[in-house]
Amino acid sequence: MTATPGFGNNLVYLSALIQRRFTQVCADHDLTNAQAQLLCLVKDRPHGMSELGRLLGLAKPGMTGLVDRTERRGLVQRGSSEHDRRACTVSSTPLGKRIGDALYADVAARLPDIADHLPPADRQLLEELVAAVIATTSGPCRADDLPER
Amino acid sequence: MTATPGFGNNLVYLSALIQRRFTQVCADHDLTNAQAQLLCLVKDRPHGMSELGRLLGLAKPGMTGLVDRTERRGLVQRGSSEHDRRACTVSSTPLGKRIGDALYADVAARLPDIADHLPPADRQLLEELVAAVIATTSGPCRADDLPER
DNA sequence: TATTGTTATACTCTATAACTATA
DNA sequence: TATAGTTATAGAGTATAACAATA
Repeated sequence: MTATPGFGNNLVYLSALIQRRFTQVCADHDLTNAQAQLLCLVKDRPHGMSELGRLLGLAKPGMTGLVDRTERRGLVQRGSSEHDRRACTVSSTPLGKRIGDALYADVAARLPDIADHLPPADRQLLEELVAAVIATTSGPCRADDLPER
Repeated sequence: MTATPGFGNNLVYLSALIQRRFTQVCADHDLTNAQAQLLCLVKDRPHGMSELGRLLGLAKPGMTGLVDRTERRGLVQRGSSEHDRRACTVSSTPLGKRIGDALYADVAARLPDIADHLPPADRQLLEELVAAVIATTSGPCRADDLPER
């Protein structure tokens, strides 16, 4: 039971606000949301395709397409795995690393805008609570892995 | 300046969590995210196309396509405006109203899951802060309307 | 046999440009 | 001329099914 009426729907609304702001920041770096999130994941170290699919909530064909498009733009590259010749890793190119770092910094600078109208104390609380929700929630995963109703 | 390091990127991460949970709830009602949001807007009263585009952050051709697809499924219908023969209104069909109401209730019931791991007092605070952010933020709008960097 | 990733296919979503009809 | 909405076109994202190569 939730005390605040409409909390669930408020979350969806809040998510739309964040998403729209994020899309705008991505566009300023000439990135789509999906390519931006991929880049942020691989900019510091390579990841396997399956791992990325799990983190991004994408099935295998979705990952293939996303990496295809991002690789075509010269931002990431596929490499072969050490121990499994079926697998491949995705890492950032120098250009991708630069753009990924710039995007990450810009997100940190501009996304907090959405809480600008809160009093400082409330905003501080919100920052802590958001961090707590993220910390206590198992990371993004396939929709299939989330609990049923 | 933000006190909590990574607040901006935490917001993007939180948004992804919410979005994924919402997509799952929509899918259980056989709706896409965009169709679900359209339905929730028109289920109680008709809206004009331009107004919907502004609320959903969609340009005119995007609205035409979304309403086309949703109308094809029998969930909404176009009507003609009283005073302007260029304009049209979008309202829900009885089926669309039923599905929209059910979706809305299900979102209210299931989205709060993401805060389940918070202590009750923190969760209550989060509910209030989310409501405050939404209340103080001008509603969803075209990305063009958001402040530049 | 099971798993990794790709290909094929289809549909939704979103953007821009050009257009029609009305104001 | 300006506005409401549509059509045309294109690319991105996401899903399922079938497949190839490797484990």
